[in-house]
Amino acid sequence: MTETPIRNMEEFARLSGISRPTVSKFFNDPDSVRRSTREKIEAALEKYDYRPNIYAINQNRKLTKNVGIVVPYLADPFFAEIARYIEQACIAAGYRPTLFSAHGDPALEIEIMDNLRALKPAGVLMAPLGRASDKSAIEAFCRNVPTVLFDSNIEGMGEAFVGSDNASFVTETVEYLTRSAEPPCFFEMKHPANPNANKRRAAYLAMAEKLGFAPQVIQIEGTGWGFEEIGRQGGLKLLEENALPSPVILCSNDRLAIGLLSACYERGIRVGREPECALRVASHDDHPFSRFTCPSLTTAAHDYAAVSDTAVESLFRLVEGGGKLKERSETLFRARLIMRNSA
Amino acid sequence: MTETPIRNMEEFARLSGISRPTVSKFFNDPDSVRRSTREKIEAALEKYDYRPNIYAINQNRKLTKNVGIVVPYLADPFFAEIARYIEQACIAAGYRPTLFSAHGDPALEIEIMDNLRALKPAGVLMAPLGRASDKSAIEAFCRNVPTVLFDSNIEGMGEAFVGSDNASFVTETVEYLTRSAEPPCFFEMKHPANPNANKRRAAYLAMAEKLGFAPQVIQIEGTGWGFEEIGRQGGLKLLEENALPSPVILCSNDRLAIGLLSACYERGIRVGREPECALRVASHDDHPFSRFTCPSLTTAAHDYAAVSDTAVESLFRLVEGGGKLKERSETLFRARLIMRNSA
DNA sequence: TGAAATTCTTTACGCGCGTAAAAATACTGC
DNA sequence: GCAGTATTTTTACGCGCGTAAAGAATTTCA
Repeated sequence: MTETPIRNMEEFARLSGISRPTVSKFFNDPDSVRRSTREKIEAALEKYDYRPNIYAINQNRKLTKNVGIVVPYLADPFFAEIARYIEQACIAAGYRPTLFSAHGDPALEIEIMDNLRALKPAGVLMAPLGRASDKSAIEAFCRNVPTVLFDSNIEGMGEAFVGSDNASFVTETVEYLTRSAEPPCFFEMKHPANPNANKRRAAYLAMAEKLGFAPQVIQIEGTGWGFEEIGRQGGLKLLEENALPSPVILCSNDRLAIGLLSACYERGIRVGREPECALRVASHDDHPFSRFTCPSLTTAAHDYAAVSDTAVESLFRLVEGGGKLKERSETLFRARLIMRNSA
Repeated sequence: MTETPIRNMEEFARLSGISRPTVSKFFNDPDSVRRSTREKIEAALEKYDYRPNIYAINQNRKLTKNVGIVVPYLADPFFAEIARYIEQACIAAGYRPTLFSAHGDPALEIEIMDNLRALKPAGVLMAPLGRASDKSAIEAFCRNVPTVLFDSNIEGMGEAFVGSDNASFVTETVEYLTRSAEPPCFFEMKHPANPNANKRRAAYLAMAEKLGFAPQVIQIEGTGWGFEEIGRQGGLKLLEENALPSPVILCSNDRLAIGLLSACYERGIRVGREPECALRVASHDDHPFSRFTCPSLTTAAHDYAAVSDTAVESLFRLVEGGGKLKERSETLFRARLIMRNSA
């Protein structure tokens, strides 16, 4: 690795003894050149440390190798984790992922799409904010940029959706709670940020019907993405008013449950499976922190890896197919029950 | 907003009735053209929706408007939060931030620096992994790219460092614990990932000397960035062996404390200020989840906003000064004690 | 109103690379 | 050693924009 700063491909080509167009061909696909030339170039690469100018490349290719990853709220470790999986899958496929977070703000989500358009990405993997998203902005974006939605579905938008089967989450937990204790009530936000919440409520109601118990839905106030605080405040209020219809509570998601558990703790109410416990709490998502709550949280887990891998695969099929699929597909992965101590 | 896709600046210039070089000038600084021409261009902008090709721009400018933000571990909401602050500050200053996470992996950190070099950013804000970082790689990087380190300092690298005054964190907590209860022992990882941990230990030892108590440092096993799990395992082991030298525990950071609290809960050991509690636990960082632990965590808070704003300011001063400062500066912000229920 | 100072237009080149076409060269199997 | 094929070289253009220089137009202000 000599300390010779190389200006451009022309210069590098000369130093490696290969013509520039061939070197260009090499960088687009090392296997597209003869073995002997590839080796010459690779030898020069060892020696001189050169990388093609990414801006010149992207300007001239019709399609960049960029992939946008958009999540609604990166301060939620769930999204940080899934973004990590997706990032790795993109890199492995030879693409350059760039991560964006809307930070819970619809205006920022629109701005991200604007910036993304300028990046001319080969494709975008997007978990939209959901209820707060500007649907028409997303629709317009998806018409221009090959997009696969994940985690949170918006009917008809994007070329595909990959996420978790919300119904299966609720089926698992309700079934388990009913079997091991008694039918749960359902604890959720009155105006959930995310459409998954609605599917979960619907699944809860369906399970009540199927198992023959009277459903009890508790809808707490609060807006935004500070779910823990919302769950906590809602929990404190319920406990204060003694308004819990059942000692078994199923939270719509783990972050609400984390807040609820902290409220219970503060009020001195024990949660868990033991006889001396007044409440049982279960939830959905298998949030990275759910194993460290007090008590540890019984929950239904996403298949992070399957969702990420499938979303990325779908995107690359889409990209290689020219950006359009014959038909919008929806892929859902089932939940896995994680039994811990809270229920 | 007519549906006329505009190909390039030439075309847009013609449609707006202004010459291309002037339009170019406008996009570089709207105030550099006469008011009347600016208004013409802005009117055309309303009508035709055009944005200069970012790749062509970056290819031709010596300096891009890109800013890299590198954090060691994005699944830690602390870094997600600070990244959010920094992002906003960059956007406000007219730059284009891009977020990268090393995900706790030194190899990835190096790869990020490689990619960052290709992006030719105006500057980089970097919170290095710390102990695991390849120091020489970072040093080489900092020589080529104007870099401001934040959160985690590496002696002499980057043009400036902005972070928190670790000593003040420990001073605050030790002082408080000693005053309200008794001198704490110090709970940390034997091989901490981050150099801040060493500063905190040193400050603890100094405080012990100053206040005249015998320091007790507990160093638990475990490597990597899964601090909660490490804290939990360490806590379980300590409790099992009854090896706690003091009923007052000061954790090096909140994530360890979260793990420790979960261990205590699991073992039925009450933590808090009330007389019936066997332990008190305090910590440092004011992690976003620390208010939802059971009990809520008494901790010392970073001044997120000050750290982010100052880091960004430093970077822009650096960039505008041509990428070099006369002298490497270190700016530290004091901690603020957050009293909650755990101690 | 006129001259000086601004600002704009015109023209032209360069950035680093993708890519096409034709010619030259290197391999392959027989 | 040959024809036939695969690969490389040579040459050349284009991508969209930054930017420099010279002259034309506009504004400013005495």
